Parts: sequence; C-alpha cells; structure tokens
Amino acid sequence: MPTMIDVAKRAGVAISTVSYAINGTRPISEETRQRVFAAMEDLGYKPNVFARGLAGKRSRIIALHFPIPERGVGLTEIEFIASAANTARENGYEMVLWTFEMHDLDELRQLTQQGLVDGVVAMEVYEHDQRIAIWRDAGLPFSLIGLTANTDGLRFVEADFEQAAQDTVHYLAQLGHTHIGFLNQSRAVYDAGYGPGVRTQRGYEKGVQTAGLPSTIQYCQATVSAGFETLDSLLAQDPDLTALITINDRAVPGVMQAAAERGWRIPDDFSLVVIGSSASIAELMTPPVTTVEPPNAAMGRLGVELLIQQIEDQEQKNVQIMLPCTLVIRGSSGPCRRDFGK
Amino acid sequence: MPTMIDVAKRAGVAISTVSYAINGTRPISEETRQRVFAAMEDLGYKPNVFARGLAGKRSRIIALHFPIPERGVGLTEIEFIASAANTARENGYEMVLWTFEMHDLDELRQLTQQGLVDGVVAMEVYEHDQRIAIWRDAGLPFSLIGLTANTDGLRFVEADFEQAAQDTVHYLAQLGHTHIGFLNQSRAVYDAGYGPGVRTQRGYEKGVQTAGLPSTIQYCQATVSAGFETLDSLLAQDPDLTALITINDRAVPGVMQAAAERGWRIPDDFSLVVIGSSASIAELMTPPVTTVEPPNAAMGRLGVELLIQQIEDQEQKNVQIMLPCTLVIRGSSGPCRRDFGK
DNA sequence: CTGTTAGCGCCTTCAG
DNA sequence: CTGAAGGCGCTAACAG
Repeated sequence: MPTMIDVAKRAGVAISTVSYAINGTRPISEETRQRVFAAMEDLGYKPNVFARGLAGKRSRIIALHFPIPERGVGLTEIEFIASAANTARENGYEMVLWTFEMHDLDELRQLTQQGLVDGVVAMEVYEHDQRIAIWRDAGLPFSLIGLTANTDGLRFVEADFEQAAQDTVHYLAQLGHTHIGFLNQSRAVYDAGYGPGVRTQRGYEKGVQTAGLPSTIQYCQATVSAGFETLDSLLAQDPDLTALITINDRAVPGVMQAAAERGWRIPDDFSLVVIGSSASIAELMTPPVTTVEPPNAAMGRLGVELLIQQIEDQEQKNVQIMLPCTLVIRGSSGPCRRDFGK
Repeated sequence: MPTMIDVAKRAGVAISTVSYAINGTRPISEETRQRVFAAMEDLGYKPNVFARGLAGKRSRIIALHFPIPERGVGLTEIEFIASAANTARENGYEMVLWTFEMHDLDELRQLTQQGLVDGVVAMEVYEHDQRIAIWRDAGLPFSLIGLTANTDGLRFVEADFEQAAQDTVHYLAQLGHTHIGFLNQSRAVYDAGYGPGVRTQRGYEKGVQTAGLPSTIQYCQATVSAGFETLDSLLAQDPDLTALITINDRAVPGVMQAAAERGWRIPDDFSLVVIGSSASIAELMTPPVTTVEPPNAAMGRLGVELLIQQIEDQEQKNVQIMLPCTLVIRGSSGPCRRDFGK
C-alpha cells in the first residue's frame, strides 16, 4: 500500500503538497496538482483512514442511529437505510450503523465522544428527543429524520405526515365518507411523543374539523389481534364509521378480519387507508391496501446530504425539509356505499 | 478526552502497561491490572480508534456486505442486520454497512484493500461467489451468511433450507397431499445460483422423490401479478395440485387470488407454505400463512461471532453452521379436502 | 512482570 | 506557492 511519501517522490514534490492537493486546503498550481494526481493514479494510492483520522479532525465516517422500534420494522426502514448508505458512499464517507436503544444515553454519549464519526443521522425522532442535547453539547454535527417539538436551529428532513393525513381525510370525504376514524399506534408510543404518530393524528384532527366531520380516534398495538379488537372500540365510539385511516400497518389485517366478521366487504362497506406504509407491504394484503407512502429513498439521501454539508461547512439553504407523501389508491378504499339500517 | 498517558500517570505505571492491560497481549499482574482499569474508569477513558488503527493491525471495525437484492428486501433481512450490529457492538466492534452491488467488484476490492475493516460478513451468498476470491487474495477474514457450491475452508452460517424443504414436503404429505408443487424465485435468480433458491428446490425434489410423489416446479418473479399468473402454469403441469411450497413470499398474494378465482378456499382446497419468510409478513396475508422461518437473529449473531473469532485468531470449533428452520403453522395449510371431479 | 521508545500515515503550523 | 518538521494516540518491538 503506497503512502503519501511515495506519491510525493513520484510527483517530485513535497509531502505536504500532496496533502494540500488532496484536501484542497490551500491553492496549488494547476501543473503540480496534475502531477500529484497522476502519481496517485499510477500508484493506486488511497489515503489511510486512520492516519487521516488521527492527524486531522475528520474521519469521513458517519453514523446512522436507528434504534429498532418496538412496533417492529417495516420495509420502509430498509429502503431508507439503503439509500442513506449509498449516499454516504457516493460522497466518500463510510456509514456505521448504530442500533442500540434510544434510552441508552450512556452508550450514545460514549460513542459520540469517541470521535469515530464526523456526524450522525438520527432516525426514530421523538418530539422531545434526548439525543439532541448530547450531540449539541459535544459539538457533533447531526441531522434528523423526523422533527421535534421545537425545531429551532435543527436540520431535518421528514415526510409531511400532517399534511398527508389531512389530504387523506379529504380524499375519503370526497368519496362520500362522513364518518372517518383514525387508528394510531399504541398509546405508549403516542405518549412518548413519537413524531409520525403525533403529527398524523394532528393532521387527521385538523382534517375532520375542517370538513365538519366527527373525530374518532383509537390507539392500538402493532399486532393483528390488537387490530381485530380495536375495530369494536372504534365502532363503539362511532357506529356509523365507514372509513378508517391508520399509521399502524401491522394492525390492518386484524381490522380487515373484524370487518369481514361483521359481514362487511372492503371497500364497498368499509374503506381503509394506511399512511406511512409502502407498496411491498400493502400488496400482501387482501385486498391490496390504499396507502400514503413517504418518499423513503429521498429522505435517506437528503438526511445524509444535510449532515455531510454541515460537516463540510458548506452553505446550507434548505436545512428543514418537509417532503410530500404520495397517495397510492389500491383496493381498500372506495365510495361510501353502506346502507344504514335499511 | 483522556489519553493513555493520562491513564498511565493516574495508575502510576508505564503507558505500555496500560496498552497491554487493555489488549491482554501480555500477562499483567492482577494488581496493576486492577489499578489500570480503575484509572480508566475514573477518567472515562476510551481508546482512540484511529490511533489504534494506525499503530496496530486492528481497526476493530467490521463490514457487513449486504448487496440489496433485486427481489426486494424482507423483514428477515432487518432482523438479521440488527442482530449483527448488536453482536458487533457487544464485542467492541463497530460495524459499517456496505450496500453496493454484488457485481461492483472494483468497489469491493478498493474497500477491501483500504484496510478500514478487520473483516467482513457477506450476505446474499451465491453458489459461485466472486467476493470470496477477492477476500482470500487480500488475506481479509470473512464469514458467509449462506453457502457456496464448494465450502472447503469456508466459515459460514446458514439456515438449512434443503432440510426445511424436505420437512415441508413431509408435513404436507402427512396431511394427505399427494400433489405438491414448488414455486421458486425467478429463473434468473435461480440460474445465478442464489443459494436459498437452489437448495430449497433441491430439498423439495428430494422430498417428493422420497415420498414417491410427482415434482412440479415453476419459477416466478417476486410480484403479486407474477404469482397470479404462475398458478395457471403450475396447474398446467399438474392439474391435481393441492398444495404449494414456495420461497417467494411476494408472489403469494397473487397465488391466493388466483386460487380464489377458481373458487378454491385456503386451506380447504389448497394449501400453501412459505419457506424463509417471517411472522410479520405471514400475518399480513389472509389467511395468515404457514411459514418455515429461518432463525435470523441467531444467524446474524453467529455470522459476526464467526468473523470476530477468526480475526482474533481464536480456536474455532464449529465454523460451518447449519441452523434448522421452524415450521409455524398458521391458516394456509391443512388436510387435503378437495374432491376431484366428483 | 514492567518500562522505554520508535514509528504507523497524515495534517498543519511554520519558515522559505 | 512549496518544503521541513512536530505531533495526533497507540502498538509492539526491545530492554531490563
């Protein structure tokens, strides 16, 4: 493995010149720059990560903190991770994956101070996220996938679940539904301030309010059986419910079963829209479920780019990015057809 | 950030003693060892990754190469990745995620030679896997999740799909099925030598042969619509088919639809077992699908452990590990009840 | 069993 | 614009 010294010799320059040529830290005459790069090419030179990390400030390694959520992991997350990893690589960064728990603040602090990474992208952001203080104190650049209650000075990218929920209410109302319910994640997740849960619900509430419709909300564990049971609770609140919006895709088959047991057919008697899920999940269900899909790949990319720009001190224009979700109509939503009491 | 020098001073020993105490490279008296560790604790000392990597041979960073497969990603993979990441961490290693393509051999070679990682765990192993030669040539330790045609001298852990398939044939035969089909991934994936595809099919063939049953095999893209169409092809081959084994979970809803259109009910008229999928997918379908589930978390853990043992030159007893899959009976499989032509 | 010391490869002042 | 030299924190000889 050739070193900088070899490159310097071959190019007939000083070793520091090579360094500057590589990092662009200082102007170099075009001619010598060429020579240096040619030498690097010839020798197949690759800067040594460790030496660089030791001597300089930068490691060119970033972390993706993905505390595996209790609600389980969806394909959404994989798309996201893959896109983040690719983006890092394209920018010449390595990406390490941290999966330890959210509450493991000590672990996080340690890793943060270790200096291994130049920055971190945080997934699974909560309204009051403890990680932020740690990174701020340590002066470590970070970007968020999701947003907190107070977003001052933060850099984030997030799917606009609030808007998505409002749009979904609107979509269902247009189909003639006047009693639209909302099925959230579990109460515990909501109370902990899980962003998508909080904001989707807020959007739903705004949506039904604007449309002058009643609001019916239930929380539910991310399991089929919980979904099965929760339809009863929803109908106890509003017996005339003909449509349901949810961000809890795991519970959906249960809801469908429960609907089937009442003799309802989907979508003729009951419509269902899942926010935040993706095609590969939606198409497994019968009928395939109408979804509002977040732009996962774009989010992964932007999250990493936001971080790298920050690390490299580049100008940042849009540091708070909300991306729209896409409504994909499949077989679980349609016009309101149910007859009441006739 | 305290350094080794600080620790040495505080413990009243030489700096090298600290180093040896940490790495266990050399015997240290219990007493001084205690002192050193106490000092480390007090100061909150953490070894600097870069210095370590520069000076020694080890970086304590490993890579997980996960070339995102064309067939899409399942939850299986996430479980796996999470478990690998955790195991690495528990052993004091960082894990970087490489997601670039299988065919991108240049990229792989570069990263390999860069010396960033002490070793790599390879996912998505094919029968004739090109990566092996690269790592062997570079003298880089690696372990495989999956196996190749020739496993001499390799360290791997894999789910025993061949056995699983045989067992599944047996299970269905016991239920009274005498015409059991097999639905593989796409022909392209099979021809490329994708391990699970090849071995599951082999197991299926052995199974039906042993039981004296006819063999019916089709290849199929990993999409719902492909699944829908392929049931026809299967029935064209064997009109008496009453059960189907598959490793193509994405296609299953299509198969179910096609069965429904024939007026068949599952499992009364047609049984379906998915090998290699996991609960969270199976339960989304209607009815929930009987699966044969690989021990993902265990595989992730073992894959990393195998690698680390190798890196650290520890004794290795079981370096070729086949783990059994678990049959989880859900609603898609049952006794053969269909009447033929009556 | 412990201490001393020369690098590992690169970045970054400094002086030219 | 270029060159020389110190040091980042640690490992691994080499001495004792």
